[in-house]
Amino acid sequence: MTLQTIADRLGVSRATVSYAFSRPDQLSDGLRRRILEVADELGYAGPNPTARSLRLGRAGALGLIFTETLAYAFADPYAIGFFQGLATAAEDAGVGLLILPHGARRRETVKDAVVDAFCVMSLPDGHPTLTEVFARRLPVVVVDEPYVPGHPFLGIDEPAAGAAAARHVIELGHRRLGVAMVGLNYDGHTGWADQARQEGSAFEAMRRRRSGYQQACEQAGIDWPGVPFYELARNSREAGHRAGRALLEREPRPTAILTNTDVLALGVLDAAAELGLRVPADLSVVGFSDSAAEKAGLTTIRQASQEVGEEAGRLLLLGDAAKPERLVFPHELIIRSSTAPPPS
Amino acid sequence: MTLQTIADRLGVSRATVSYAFSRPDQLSDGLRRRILEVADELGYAGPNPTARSLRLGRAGALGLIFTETLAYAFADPYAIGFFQGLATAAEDAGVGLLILPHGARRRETVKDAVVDAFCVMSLPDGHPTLTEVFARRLPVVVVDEPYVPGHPFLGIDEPAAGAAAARHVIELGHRRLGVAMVGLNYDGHTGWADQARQEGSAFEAMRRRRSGYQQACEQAGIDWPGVPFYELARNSREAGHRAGRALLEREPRPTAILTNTDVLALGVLDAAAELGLRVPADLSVVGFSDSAAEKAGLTTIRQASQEVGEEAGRLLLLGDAAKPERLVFPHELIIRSSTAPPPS
DNA sequence: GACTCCTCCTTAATCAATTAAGACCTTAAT
DNA sequence: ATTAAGGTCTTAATTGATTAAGGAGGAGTC
Repeated sequence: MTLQTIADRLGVSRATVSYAFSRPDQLSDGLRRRILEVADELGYAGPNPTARSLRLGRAGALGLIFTETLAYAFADPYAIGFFQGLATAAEDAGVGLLILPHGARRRETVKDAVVDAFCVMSLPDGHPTLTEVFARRLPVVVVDEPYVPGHPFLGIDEPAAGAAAARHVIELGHRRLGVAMVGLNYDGHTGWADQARQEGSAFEAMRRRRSGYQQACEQAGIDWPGVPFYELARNSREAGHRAGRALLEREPRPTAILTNTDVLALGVLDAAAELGLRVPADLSVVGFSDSAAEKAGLTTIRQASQEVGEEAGRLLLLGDAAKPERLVFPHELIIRSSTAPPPS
Repeated sequence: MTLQTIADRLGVSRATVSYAFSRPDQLSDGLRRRILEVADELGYAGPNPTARSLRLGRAGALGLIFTETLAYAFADPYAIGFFQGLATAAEDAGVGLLILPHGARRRETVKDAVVDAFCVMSLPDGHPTLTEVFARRLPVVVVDEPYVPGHPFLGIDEPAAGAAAARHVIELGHRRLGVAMVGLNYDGHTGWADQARQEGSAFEAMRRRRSGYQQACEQAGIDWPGVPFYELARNSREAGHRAGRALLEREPRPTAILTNTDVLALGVLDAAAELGLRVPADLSVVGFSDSAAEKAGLTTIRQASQEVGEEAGRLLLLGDAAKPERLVFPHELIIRSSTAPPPS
């Protein structure tokens, strides 16, 4: 059932039928009505979108590539915020959002994606999917990581944001810090991470965020290698709880814990409560992203996930127009009630 | 830059180049290597996916149509669970998931979506988007609402689930119930809903869920029109809080409140705490979906959102094979610590 | 009457691939 | 030497649309 079917039925040309659907001004009203009538009668579904896409040279969709499986992506409030922003931009432009799986199994999805542009979020350095995305020679923006010179990048100043979090507790007087981070590596490791693991992370944003912690500590004369560092494989409250237990059972007990995500920080709060520690009197906790921090009164670094998403969408929908290469979004230390000077 | 460009460069036919990419066995190794080399050299991005789609007659994507704007959809844990399930199914099949906006502005997105099938979730009765979806004559499954005879439908037995929730508190001895529901209408109304508004809802699933409440009440001899019924326009904890305040400030005060979603129930708990009411000693609260209930110890009706998503994906990827018309998923009353016999 | 100008429709090129069928050239078998 | 079989590549039809350019006919103007 194509345009031709209807054209044949009415004894007109295929072009005429096409005009009936897409350019009413090119046709007499009577004929147009008759064409639409016959189309309806025959159950014609309208011009084939794939064929239109081919002819018009536009797909009407943005491709989105997330870290890991989608299931994990949607467990993270920060990712959801970003996604909402991107969806808003797509909605405004009337284009769809094609969510692409990119597991190990199916490599063809990137190659076969009918999209006008790609948005890539949080891929490890040198991930093969990134190569495939660039091979498509479509507009691409990368969010958070990895930064690829020559391609638009959106994200915050990670070292500065990390340093701001660390400096905050240091300035409150803390000297015994602990760190819990997720998303450094993807070997599923949960436990203490030595310097090599920390610096060898394939995830640029997290690596840089961590380097901000380190820098602030070193500037304050705190021995960084002596700061206990717990690594998590999953971003969940339970994971945070586990890290919290591990860190808080050490001797001497840290008086401040820095975390990588708000969700993790909530888990640390759970662990503190379990051990009978009062926050912030006995322990200070800092989250990250301000995605799930407000209700719990968590001190955190706010980053505007929705705006990043919207801006990413806007840039992609610009087509081939010149794009800024690095768009650094602001971050902000939000001080709530989970941080205070250390116990004396 | 097409297959032809490369063919011309090498003096071979376009077909040969196509085979080099998609059917290596049809070509000598040497020529194939040369072709891929030249393609690489020229920066050819690989066979155009749109053209492939057209020729092969498959889009490699599933279209997903949600209620309202995406921003709201992703604020609802139940919707996210469903989405994860659908994404898993798509991932397994190596197809993408095309999220379609369907605001008032852009009607073309459904018509223009390059997809093999549609999944529609929670649309009000007679929504124009539904007509457009069916006009595409592609496989469609509808989730939750509205049930359209002749098309596959996935969801729970809403009246039974609603009745189970109501019967639970009734059997505990409660006689003074209150109800808070979201998603009945889309006129933005927040406030008391009379019988006409309740029954006139355009959202079939919610209408039927409510009818389950009513039926259980009537069976127990409780005067349904006398049950205070508060309607919300948005599914948020704040909305639930507002409904909770309204319901709990009535005289006589209800001893049990039934809600439409877990998120709403959490808000009711907030309101109860504010008023100094102990749950479950002074007040029983029942949620719905078991999407955000566990942490708060909420009694709720569990429905398997992820499985529904996976099953929806599986059905859609079946192609034109025969599909069951109505797939009713189980629901289960999960009793936690938010319900107990009423105060004596 | 000749000219121009519209309106309405058709012709045909184009978008970028896939693939069955056929042509041509080597080998191998009889 | 002839035939069959295989391997390798080409031909050409096909997928389903869009749209610039052109032609036919009627209306309006001088």
